[in-house]
This record gives sequence, structure tokens and C-alpha cells, in this order.
Amino acid sequence: MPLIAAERFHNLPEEKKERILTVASEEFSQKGYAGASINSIVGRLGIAKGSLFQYFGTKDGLFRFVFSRALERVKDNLRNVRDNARRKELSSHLHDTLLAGAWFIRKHPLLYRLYLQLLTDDTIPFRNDMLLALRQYSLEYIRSLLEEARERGELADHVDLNRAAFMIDAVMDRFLQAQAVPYMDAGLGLFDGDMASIQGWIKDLVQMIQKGVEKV
Amino acid sequence: MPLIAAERFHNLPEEKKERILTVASEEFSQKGYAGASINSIVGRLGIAKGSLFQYFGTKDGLFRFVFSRALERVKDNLRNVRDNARRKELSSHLHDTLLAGAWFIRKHPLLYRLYLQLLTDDTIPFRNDMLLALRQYSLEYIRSLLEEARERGELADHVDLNRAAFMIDAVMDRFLQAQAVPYMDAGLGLFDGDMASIQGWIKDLVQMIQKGVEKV
Amino acid sequence: MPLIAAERFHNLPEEKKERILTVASEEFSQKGYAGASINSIVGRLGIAKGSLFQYFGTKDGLFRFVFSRALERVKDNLRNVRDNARRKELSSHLHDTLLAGAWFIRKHPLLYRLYLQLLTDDTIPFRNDMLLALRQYSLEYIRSLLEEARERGELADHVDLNRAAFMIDAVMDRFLQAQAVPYMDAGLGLFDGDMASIQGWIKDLVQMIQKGVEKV
Amino acid sequence: MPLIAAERFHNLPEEKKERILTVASEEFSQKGYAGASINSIVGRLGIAKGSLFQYFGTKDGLFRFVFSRALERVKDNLRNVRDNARRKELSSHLHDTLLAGAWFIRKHPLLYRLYLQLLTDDTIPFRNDMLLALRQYSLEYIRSLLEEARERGELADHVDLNRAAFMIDAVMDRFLQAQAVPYMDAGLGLFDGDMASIQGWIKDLVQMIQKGVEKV
DNA sequence: GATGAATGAGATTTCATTCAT
DNA sequence: AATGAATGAAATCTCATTCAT
Repeated sequence: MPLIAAERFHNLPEEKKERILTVASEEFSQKGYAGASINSIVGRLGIAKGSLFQYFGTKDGLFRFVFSRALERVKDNLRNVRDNARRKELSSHLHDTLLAGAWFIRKHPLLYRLYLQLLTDDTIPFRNDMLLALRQYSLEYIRSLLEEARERGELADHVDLNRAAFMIDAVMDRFLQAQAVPYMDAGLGLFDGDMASIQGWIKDLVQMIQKGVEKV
Repeated sequence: MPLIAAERFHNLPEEKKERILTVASEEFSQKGYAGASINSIVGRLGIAKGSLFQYFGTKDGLFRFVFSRALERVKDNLRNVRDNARRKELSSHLHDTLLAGAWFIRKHPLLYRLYLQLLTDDTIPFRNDMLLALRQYSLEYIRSLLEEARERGELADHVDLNRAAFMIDAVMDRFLQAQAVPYMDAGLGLFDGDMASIQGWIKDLVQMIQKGVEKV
Repeated sequence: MPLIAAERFHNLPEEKKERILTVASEEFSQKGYAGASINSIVGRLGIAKGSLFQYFGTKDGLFRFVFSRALERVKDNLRNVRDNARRKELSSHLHDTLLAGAWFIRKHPLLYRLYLQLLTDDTIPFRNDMLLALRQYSLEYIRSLLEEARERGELADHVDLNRAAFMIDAVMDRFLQAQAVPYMDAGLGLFDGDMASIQGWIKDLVQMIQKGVEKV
Repeated sequence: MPLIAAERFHNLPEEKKERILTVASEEFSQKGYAGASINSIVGRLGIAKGSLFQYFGTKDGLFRFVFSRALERVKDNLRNVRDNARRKELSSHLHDTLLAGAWFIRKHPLLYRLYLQLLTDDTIPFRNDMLLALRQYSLEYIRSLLEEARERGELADHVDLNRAAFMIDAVMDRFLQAQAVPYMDAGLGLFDGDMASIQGWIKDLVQMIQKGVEKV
């Protein structure tokens, strides 16, 4: 999913570009694709309606650009984790990943919600392309962590890596959802605000994988 | 979240009511709340626009009614599972639940997507109420299964029930998502179409819980 | 070119329908298809913008309806001429036709200009269909007059009917254009306002055909 | 209708000027004045929008320039015919004229369509001026041919020159329209593609004039 | 109780034009 | 002399909602 066009946009001063994308992100992630309003965006930005259309051509174009950029940020974030944490054991890797994810979502809660939008809205153009790109990246990242763990002897042969990746992805994703979506833990008090309990979650998760996922 | 309004609606013949709610469900779950169009709904139904507004008052009213009814169906479905499967062991319960969930989603894929809509769309009226109701019901249902399992001695003391419920909920929900949302397994081939592999997933899941989730 | 849809429109009171079509005709014939403005039309009519779109769906739909109706009127007009003037000689027929045409254009100058619009505007939807329908009708009508004239012995064998029809059509059409388009006679004073000179034109035209058009 | 503005334009290299006017001609003649888009023109040209406005000031200015230039070309074309064909008889003159016209339209079909645009579009600025200039030139040209013919004794006294000019103009114009506008002969097969039949048409036309147009 | 005509605000998008660089 | 970013009015069209019949 390459960055689509928006030539005009690239010539703008960095600061202005940033402001535009932030406001657009907010709009899309709060109201969904259909609910988002170009009028509202330009109103908040204080720029002319025509300008936004010169930058991105269509509402679709704007959305795709915003989402592509969000995806790039996620990838950068994960790449960062890997670069800074080579040769550690699995639980440490996962810990860093989850921590990075949680930190990212706290910092860019809207980008995460953009992803959630994609899951259900059939009217979003190129939805399938975007979603597939994202899912593949996520699962492959986790699977690569598991493969390294196996090479280090952390995971027994009976552990099915694909299944394990799926489960880790599911739990971590739900964990992260709980940071971005209110009521996701339905008031059970599972998460305290300060991230202190992440250690416990990670430990559980790795134990689960190591002991509980058998090959088919 | 009580059912409001819709007095006029209830007097309609059952068949007509069914058709209206089905079409409205389709519209909302495919296009999201904002993207859904009353015009499109009455167009597909072949009834007058005024009628729909007499039944439900507003677009909000229609959405709330549709969603409430969907929630009722989910509850009925789960109640059914419990009634038909008392006194079994945990893995059997979870198995039945997951099977029922998968069956339900195959039969009513749109209702499930209505739930996904809720997760992100801030513009949906009473979103928080609806979401909270749903999450609570889901987590409490699983927690009650776990409590029964502990009473039967299936779960050691060191297992934290809330955490376990959360993880089960996460994995099951992601599993179900993969039935309703294309590309959710990103082509890893985790699921075959005929549900046959559910047994394996459940076994893994219970093992994980029994061995891997420690009290904080 | 059948009348396209516009179901909603047909239920309106006759008087209102008339007013709408008149105003729309004016707009299109004065400004062309692209230049015509829905805003301007509803502004002049004093009705809501949404109403016009409920009647005709799109700008295209409105244009096609207006044009189709204009074509029907032209056909009715010519049918009328034929019905009232059977068994006469050619010059009398042509005279009646031209008179009817001139009368029609004086009464509905805008409809005639709608036809002229078609000639050049590639962006008008279904332009070719509409134009072909109109041209065929016109040429066939004149040709049928010539065939009858030949049967009555008014036209010698050497007269090529297709060529003659084309020439008559050309001159009559240009004659009629001069009624609708200012400056068409470039100030040569060929036409006095009161139609009195039509007799002379017709006489010339028939003489031309009878004496001057040879078979290829 | 003097050429206004365009000082900056004249300093451009000949090749560039040509390209700009060609593209502008295409746009106007295909879409009409209102439908034509400056955006589309500069897009096709690959030049900056601001440049076009520096050359011609406004859309009106561009159109007037394009049209004036087209008119000059038509005049040049006819002047050429006269210069190369002095002292011939009427039918020969008309033949050359028609041939030149047909050749011109085949080579510059868009310029001809520009003229047709003028006939109906009230929103074109200075429409009347332009149209009058064109019509006068055409009718006067033909009339001058007829006057020369009379001096040579080709036309009897009873032939009304204005009427004759009008008829010739009408038939020739329609004949030329059939080259530029599809369906103008409505499938009657009156014209073969290679211009070979022009001889026949001219012969008919002159005969018609000589025998059939009487003074009022 | 059902209808569907009427509404006007608001949606996305295109337009000709200006002007600082 | 050329550029293209900025503009805001106006374009077409859709929307949820009202209400008289």
C-alpha cells in the first residue's frame, strides 16, 4: 500500500502538513469514514475547502493518505523495538513490543482507532487492501519473534507457531484495545492506568504459549 | 438500555417487522451508522419513508432498536448454550460456547458487525451505554463459567479468574472476528471452513488458562 | 427515445408540472446544458432544491425529460399538419409545414434552441441518441411528403428524393433558425416579422426541387 | 471585434502559442463555453494556471481570442479560394468554395463547432458581436459571387440575389454540418466519404438558383 | 396507519481567479 | 515570466425529518 500521490501536499511547510494530518486523523477516527466531514476539517483548520481538495483530490485520497501514514508510524515503532532489543528472550521481546504498543496508543490513540474503523466499514475505499497489509505485518512480526525464540530453544517443538502467533496477536490486540476504547474491560478493573501491571500480563502470555499451544 | 418507542411498530404483522429489521441491520452493519441511509432502507423495503419515522422516530431510534434486538439474540443464544449444557467440564462449556458463537455469526454475520461498529464510532448515540452492556454481559458470562469450573476443581487457586476471563474473551472474540471479517487471519490458513478444528483451539485455550494464568 | 422515469414528477398537479418544465426549458435553452444551473432553476421556481432531485434524480434526468417532451410536441405539431392537410399538392404541404414550424418556434422558441444545443455539446448525455431520433424524424417526414407528391405526378422521375429532402430540410431549418437566432440573416432584411413572405419562399423552394435536383 | 489583450502571449515561441490555442479550441468546441474548464486546459497543456491568466486575463478573453483566430482562418481560406479562382463561372466558384469549406472542416473540425456553439449559448460573452461578424462575412461572400455571376450574365434578372445567397448559404452550411456533426444525414447515405459527389451537389444547387429563385 | 411531497441544511467537489514568490 | 498555493462561491446531489392528505 504505497503512499498515493498528494503531490501538491508535499510542498507545504512541515508544520502545516502536520497540523492538517492531525486534524484529519481526529476527524476520521472519531466519526468514522462516512461520518467524517470535510467541512468540519477545514473549519477546524481555518483553511479553504478548495485547498484540501487540491492537496488530496478526494475524501478517499485524504483518508488513504492519513491511514498510510499511520501505518508507517506503526511500522517505525515496531522496527525501533526490534533494533533496540535484539538477542533478548521471548518474554522480553513481547514485553517491549506490548510496552511500545501501549505507549504508541497512548500517544496516538486516534491512529489505533483508524484501524478499528477499517474492520467493519465496507464503504471505505480500498478497505481490504489496507486491512490485509496491516494484519500481515502484525502477524508476521510476531511470528518472526517466535521463530527466533525457537532457535534459542525457548519454545518446544510441540508449539505450533502460527497458532501461537494468532493467540498472542489476539490477546495483545485486545489489551491494546482496552487502552483506546473505553469500557473494553467492562469495569472489571483489569488495567491500572500506569502500565505497571504489564509485566504480569506478559509473563502469563509467554507461559501460556510455552506450555499450552500444541501442534495440530 | 431499555427499548424506547416503537409503539406503532409492534402492531405490525410479524413478517413485516422481521423484514424491516433485517434490512436495517444489513444497512447499518455494512455502512456504519453515519454511512447508513434511511433512503436506502426504505428503498429496499419498498415502504414509505414516513412510515419508518412513525415506527422509530429518528435514525437513532431505529439504530438503538436494531442493536438492542441483536443483543437480545446473543443473550438468547448463550442462555441456550448454558441450559443445554449444565454440569459439563470447562473445556466442554467453552467448546459449546465457541461453537454457538461461530454458528451465530455464520447465521447473523451482520449483528456481529454491528458490535464492531460500536467500538469506534463516537457519533453513534448512546454508544457507551450499548458497549458497556455488551462487554459486561460477555465477560460476566465467561467468568461465571470459570467460577463453576473452580467449584468443580478444574482450576487451581493460582489462576486469576478476571485475567483468565479477559484472555478467553480476547482469543474467542478474535477467533469469531476471523469468521466475520475477511483477511483477519491474513492468509495464514489458521481456520478451515468447516469448523472441524474448533476442538483443537479449545483444548489449547483451556490448557493455557489452567497452566499459564497466575494470580497477581 | 422513450420518456425516462420521473415517476415522482407525474403525480404533481398539472399546473405545477407545466411551470417547472417551462422554467427548466428556459434555463437549458438559454445557457446550454453545462451552463444551466439547478440552483437558478429552483430559485426562479421558488421550490426546494431537493424537490427537483426527487422528481428527476439528476441534472441529466431533467434535461432528458425536458428534451423528450419537446420532441413529442414537435411530432404532435407535424402530425397535426398532416392530418389537417391530406390530398393537397406539395407546395401546399410544405407551406403548411413551414408555417406550422414557424408558428411553433415563435410559440416555443426555447425548444428549438434545445435542439441547436444538441448539435455541438459533446458533454450532453445521450446526445447522439437524441439527435439521431430527431434528424430521422425530420428527414423521413419530408421524404414522405415528396413520395406522395411523386405519386400525384408532381415530381418528375429525374428528381432524387433523398437529395431533395435534404435540401428542403436544410433551407427550411435555416429559415426557422432565423426566427429563433438573432442575426441569422445578418441584417439582410430577408424576413419581415409577420410571416407574410412565407408564400414566396415556399414557391421558390418547390420550383427549385421540381426543376433543379437531378438523380445521381 | 478587435483582438484585445494577450500582450504577454504574443512573446511566446510560435510552437507554444500554437499548442495552447489548439488545446483551448478542443476544449471549447467539445464542451461548450460553460462546460469548458481552465483546469482541464492547463492540465492537458502541462503549464501553470497562472500563466494562462496572464496571457488572456479571463476565460472570456481566452475564448474570444480563440474564436477570433478561428474566424481569421476561415477568412484566409475563402480569400485563398477567390484569389485562385477569379473569372470562373458561378458553379465553378461555388464548387471551389464548398470544396474549400469541406476541406477546412475536415482539417479544423473544432473551429467549425465553435461557430455552432455560438448559435445557442446566451452566456457566451460578446456572442452577438461574434455571430454577426461571421454571418455577415459568409452571406456577403456568397452575395459577391452572385453579383459577379450576374455581371457575366449567368443569372437572369428575375433571380433575387439576397434570397439566392440565403439558400445557397443554408444548403452549403448544412452540407458542411454533415461533415462535422455525426448523424446529420440520419443514415440516409447522402454523402460518401471521399468528397467525390460534391460535383453533383453543386450542379443541383446552381440549377436551382438559376431556375427557381424569383424576385419578390 | 400509511403515504410520499416538501424541505433546506449539509455533503463532496470543481471552478475561475488572484497574487506572493 | 512563470509558477502553483490559496481562495470561496457555486456546482450537483443526498440527507434525515416533517406533515398534510
